[in-house]
Amino acid sequence: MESTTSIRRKITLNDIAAGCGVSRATVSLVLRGSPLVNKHTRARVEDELRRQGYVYNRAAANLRRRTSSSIALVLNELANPFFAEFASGVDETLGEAGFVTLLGNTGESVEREQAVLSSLIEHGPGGIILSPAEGSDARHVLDAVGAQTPVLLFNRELGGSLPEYAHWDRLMLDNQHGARLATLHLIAQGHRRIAFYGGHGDSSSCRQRYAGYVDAMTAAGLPIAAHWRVETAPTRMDAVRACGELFTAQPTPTAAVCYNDAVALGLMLGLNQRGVQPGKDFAVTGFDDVAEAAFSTPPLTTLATDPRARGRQAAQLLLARLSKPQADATTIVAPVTLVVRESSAAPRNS
Amino acid sequence: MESTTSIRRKITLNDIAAGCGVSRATVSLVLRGSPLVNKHTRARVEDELRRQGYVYNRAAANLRRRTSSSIALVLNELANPFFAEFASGVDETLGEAGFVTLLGNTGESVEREQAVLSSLIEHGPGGIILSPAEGSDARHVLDAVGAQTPVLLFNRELGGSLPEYAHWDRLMLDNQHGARLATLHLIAQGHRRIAFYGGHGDSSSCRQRYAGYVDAMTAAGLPIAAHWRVETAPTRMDAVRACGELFTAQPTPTAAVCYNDAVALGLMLGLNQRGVQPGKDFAVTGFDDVAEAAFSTPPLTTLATDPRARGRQAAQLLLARLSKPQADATTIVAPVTLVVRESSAAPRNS
DNA sequence: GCGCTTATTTGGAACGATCTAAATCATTTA
DNA sequence: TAAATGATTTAGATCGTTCCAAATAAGCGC
Repeated sequence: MESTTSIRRKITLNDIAAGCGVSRATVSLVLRGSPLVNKHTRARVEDELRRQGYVYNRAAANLRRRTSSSIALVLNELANPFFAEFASGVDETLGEAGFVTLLGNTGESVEREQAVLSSLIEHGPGGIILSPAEGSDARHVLDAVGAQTPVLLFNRELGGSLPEYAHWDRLMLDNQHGARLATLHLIAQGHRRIAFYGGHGDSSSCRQRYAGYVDAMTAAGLPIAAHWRVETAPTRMDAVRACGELFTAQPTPTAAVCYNDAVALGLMLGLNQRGVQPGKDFAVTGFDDVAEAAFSTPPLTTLATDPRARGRQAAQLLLARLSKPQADATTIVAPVTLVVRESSAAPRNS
Repeated sequence: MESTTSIRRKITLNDIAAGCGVSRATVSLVLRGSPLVNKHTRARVEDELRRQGYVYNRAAANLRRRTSSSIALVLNELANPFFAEFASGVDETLGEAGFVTLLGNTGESVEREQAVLSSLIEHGPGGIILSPAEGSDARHVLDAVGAQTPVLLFNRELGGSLPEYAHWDRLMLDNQHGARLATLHLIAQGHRRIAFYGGHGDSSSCRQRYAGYVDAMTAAGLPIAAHWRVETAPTRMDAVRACGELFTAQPTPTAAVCYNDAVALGLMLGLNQRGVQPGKDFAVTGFDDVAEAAFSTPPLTTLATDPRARGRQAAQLLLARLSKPQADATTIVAPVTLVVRESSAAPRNS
């Protein structure tokens, strides 16, 4: 089966110009829809563009214009549905604005984050949306991206502090308030011995959520036992494993505020394995409201964050920054709303 | 709070060259690690690179060299965990090979697919990994991407047929065989009246899975009632809604092979709502083995596809194509494996 | 038919890298 | 010491676009 397909050169402005007896500059004007060019010439050029199957070379244009038409999106865990939704929100808004998304996934590794950022920055993105890996700090990020490219931090703070760091925009979730809401809800349900389950202390979002929990407990005059704080990786798997730790000492809790939905779902599974019925014998709340939360057994009480909307918002914030590079840095704390389902019923003996 | 930060120009090869009294060409050689340049000059240049904080402009290099260092990844539904995992596999392998991923999400819309492809192609990706939207056809895709850029089709076939289309590589799942395995498993469990639940007839993967189901039923000499084929959108939500349709006529099925996990999870929910216990009164199988499948109640029998590994494989196939543009088109059908869990127990009365 | 204004078109230098072929420098060899 | 060899370095064109300033064409009043 022999193919006679010749390897066609790429069609450039010169080819079009030559093809319809006009200058390269004129074709360029047509492409950009300039009102300067004569209606008749425009038509001729447009025909020729179609005829030769021209495709615009945005890289060349960007080089000349010293602009960028891409934004880097660097996530600590793309495979997590929360971030997948976030990413699709980002891509949607960027696409509408004529930008393209450069994707980078770090898998919670600080080294990979550094490598990914250095690689992406060479492609000259107009800005970066970054959800940092656990333990990432400001100095590393700044070294990799330089001071020129605007950064929007999502979801987590960076460790360390630098003067430049203060100039970065942030979009955070209202972690502290959310955890407080969840805790207050459990208290209102009649619970008194409430644990805080899952997550790592070196993630800023986890610390904030824990703080919200402590706030609510303290305000209600409730004591907190040391073994009610169980740390796990923020995954379902590890949450299943660590379930027993809640019951190693007296007094045992009757409810737990969980770091996020993955952990909460894992905890419920672990409880089931121990013969404890979540939602009946033990109340559980999550954080994120992933799609699965509404469908688990029992359905999970959690804090809705609307990751897709956050993605759109992050993109908008960064685009705003691009159009006003000198504006003051903004920090937005997105509200979260409590969604009450059946996993957070009143305690048995009340 | 006044800032004295001056808007620094970007540092270029010329700046480095001037900064250490050497020519632009030499600096370029240093950057690319050429053995031609003298050890001593190399050191001087490298110091200067660091000192000025130089960052490589890959776009300019690509323009001159007529190469590309990016690959476009266009997905029909990024928010679906299956594709999110796939994407992270793709990104991982591309990153290792020094490529960057240009992301595009079409949300199952053919128009958006067209728009996304046209936009991405202007950034000059070296190739495209495409999981087509439902109802997308070869003509549209070809119009958008042209004949120059290699395409790797993942997961679905395109409608229509064109000579060029035959030259595209494909990575498909073994849908037909997978559905056959699931059906045979249910038959082996003692089921005789088995439905095929969910998905749309205009998706090629759905047609293939249905064919596998028919194969197995026919081979076993089992009849198929018309109302045992229920079409739904491939989402949990719609699967819940349509559940009743399985029971509108006699004889009612005792089991269902579902189009995918989302549909299967939805069906189980719908069954619960009708007082039918999935895994006890009614057997269900899924397809994909999303993370959730192992944790649902009951855990879901399904076909594991390892989306992350598929992502890596897709990236490898496309990279192979880039290095051998003239090689024959390859079609790979990735195997799927049956994972038996508790949702597919034997029928009650057997 | 001439100057004038307004519309349209255009050549050539950028943008920041790489490539080619040729220049320069350092060493040997005759 | 001159020519030859090999090791380094470099000037200048180039990739495909946009910008600028200047050229050309067209329309108009007198």
